[in-house]
Amino acid sequence: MAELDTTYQPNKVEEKIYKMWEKSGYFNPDNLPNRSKKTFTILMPPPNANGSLHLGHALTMTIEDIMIRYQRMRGLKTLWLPGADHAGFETQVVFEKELEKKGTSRFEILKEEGGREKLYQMIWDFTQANKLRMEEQVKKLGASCDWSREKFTLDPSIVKIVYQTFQRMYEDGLIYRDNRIVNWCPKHQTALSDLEIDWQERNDKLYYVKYFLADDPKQFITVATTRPETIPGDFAIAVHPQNKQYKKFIGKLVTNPLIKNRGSYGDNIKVISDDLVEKDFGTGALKITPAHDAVDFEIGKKHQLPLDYQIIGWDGKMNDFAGELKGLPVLGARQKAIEILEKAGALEKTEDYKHQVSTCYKCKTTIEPLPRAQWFIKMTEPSRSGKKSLRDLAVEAVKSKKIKFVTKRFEKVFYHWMQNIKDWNISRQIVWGIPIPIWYCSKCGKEIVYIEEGNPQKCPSCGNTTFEKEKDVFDTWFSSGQWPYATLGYPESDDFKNFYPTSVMETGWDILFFWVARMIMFGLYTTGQPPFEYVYLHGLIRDKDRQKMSKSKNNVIDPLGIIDFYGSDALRMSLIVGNAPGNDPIVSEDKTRAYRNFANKIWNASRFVLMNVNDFNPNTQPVLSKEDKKILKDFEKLTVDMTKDMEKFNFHIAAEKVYHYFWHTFADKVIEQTKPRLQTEERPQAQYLLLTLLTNLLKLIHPFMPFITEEIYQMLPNKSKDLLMIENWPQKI
RNA sequence: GGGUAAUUAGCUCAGUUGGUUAGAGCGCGUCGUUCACAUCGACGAGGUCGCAGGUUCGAAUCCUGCAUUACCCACCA
Repeated sequence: MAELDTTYQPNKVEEKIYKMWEKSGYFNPDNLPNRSKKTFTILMPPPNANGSLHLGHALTMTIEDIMIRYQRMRGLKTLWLPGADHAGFETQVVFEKELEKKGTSRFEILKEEGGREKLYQMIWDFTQANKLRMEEQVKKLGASCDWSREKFTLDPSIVKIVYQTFQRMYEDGLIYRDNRIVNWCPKHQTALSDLEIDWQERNDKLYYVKYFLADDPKQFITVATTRPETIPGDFAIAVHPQNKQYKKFIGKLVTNPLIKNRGSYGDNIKVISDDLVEKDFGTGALKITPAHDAVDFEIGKKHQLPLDYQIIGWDGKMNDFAGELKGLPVLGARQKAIEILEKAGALEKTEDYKHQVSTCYKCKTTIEPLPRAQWFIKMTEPSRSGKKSLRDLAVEAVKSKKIKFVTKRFEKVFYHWMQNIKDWNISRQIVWGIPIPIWYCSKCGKEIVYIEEGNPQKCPSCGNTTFEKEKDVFDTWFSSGQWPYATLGYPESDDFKNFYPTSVMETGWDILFFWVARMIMFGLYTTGQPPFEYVYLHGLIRDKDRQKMSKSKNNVIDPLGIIDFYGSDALRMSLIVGNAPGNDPIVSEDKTRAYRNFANKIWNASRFVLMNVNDFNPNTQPVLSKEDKKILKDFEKLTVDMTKDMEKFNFHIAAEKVYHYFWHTFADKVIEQTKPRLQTEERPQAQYLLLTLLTNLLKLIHPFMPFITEEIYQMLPNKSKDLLMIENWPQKI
């Protein structure tokens, strides 16, 4: 045996070992020898191809690799399918920041000839470079995933399936286009889904504005508003039908205090009654600005008010219809509006007011609710073909335990969200994404779903042959929501037949609604089966101040830096031990150092064993003493315990147990007791004991610390497989 | 307004269905270098398990209430 370093040096080992694994082909389930028919499948949550991996990814990779390696050793046909996500809006935001640094913006590029295509290509190149780097990072973490099946959300095979789903849902009446108030980010100039807005508390003012009766300017009705700048877009004052105070005003006209000459829209506005108005808030009277508030839009629709009178532009500035406020940004317009109202004697009073304001979850710009035609998916209505609503399909699958949450509490969170779910806006006004496969007939305006190459030939409605393509792209979750069956090649491929439904969906709890819930709905709708059996949601890694790691907070820790210094195995262990599923762990370098020390302990204990078994014949089985048998019996108990923990997804407990056993039983006691015996005629017994325990400990530790265990396994005189990776998980010795 | 959790050693956290002296890492104290490992070993200090009740032979663990904290959801302008 060659001389071994007295300290373990992961840098010398990890890359070599990973290459060895890759070369073996065993990451691919088709190459695994002696498999049971049972499969175990995990789809790697595809990292966003817009940066590099952070510790959260490292946690994901570690947990999933533990499951995959464990099940592989249990003899299952294991598939771990890697991928990457184009991550539409998120990536565009990151890329726009890059452009900003260069002193330009997406709007500048879009102005150029062919700008849209150019910008798309730029972002494409950006993601491809990121994707390559991320793959290297995933490998450094030791992930035993099947690279031959890797997918990208923009792969033609994926897009094809995404389009087929769109078409199916459209024809089944679940997808529709509608003009309604959407969450508009004026900075990014796209609509966002309800999940992509962030509520922030603001200290604002509540302005009490008088609206005078048109035919009797001595009388007025007072309205409380936080947004006086939207008054030029008012088309009604609404009061609750049971509000006696205002009964006499209902049906009367009041003058708009901020605008004149709205042309055919008219300047006077009507007092109406609607039970959406709260009697006890403010003055009990609500100004109705249909184009700038979702509730107002609803009320406006009911009362046939103009819904399209927009006074704030897509850039967040007051437009030509805003009268004197024209050209001002919203906040400036608010000031100006107050001045005008005050001068006109229409401002009754001003109060301090604390409330929640919706902002863009990326840039924190205040969301401007604006009306726009968008594509939606129905969440709570049955489909035309009679399928239950997407919501009901999903809820029932969880209720009936077809899908089980490993961390029970997220099941409740899931139900709660599902109960309140609304239709999902899937259109985004950005470049980076999968185009919505819709064409509009340029003559009659009919929508045509066309999912083949090129464009439709003839309008089925009017026979016209020219069309305009929908410019919007899909919300990125529309494609990633179909990940389970799309990556497996629904509906024809063998992979789909073999590996769907998958076994475990393991991801962070922060994307329970964004991703997990949507995969459940899509999966059930499209395939009739749940996309996975278990949902395992891990926590979010926090820094010392309990803050979530993010690039904008500049508190991201690069896992590669840690790996270079302490080794991948040490990082993996430090992410697992003491971290109960679903809890948000706080990272600490101390912890990683502790498991680096453990790696070293494994190394040196193994070195001791290897140094003392040169003359041992692994084929003999010496007669063991009572004490020896007891030690083996105790070890067996460990394997049984650990197996139970692994089955229950309690990896943190299993890891701690084997850590404790290795250090404080195997190294501290067994090895120490063996030392004198190695000098006597009991040497073969001692050798047998040491080698047996070490071999089996390596197996138990392998899912957690794959590199060092594989490296040592390769030196064992009694190894029975070419790789530890495909050894059998110990049951009995 | 609704919901989900957390509260255990100086710090960061485990504690699986209630069961003997409540654990880990780091930190701290004393001692120890040839003999696998100083990225180590031996020994040790340190906790009324947030508070108050209850169930039980027995509670960190189950129930009720309270306090504090965190997060999520939500169209009161």
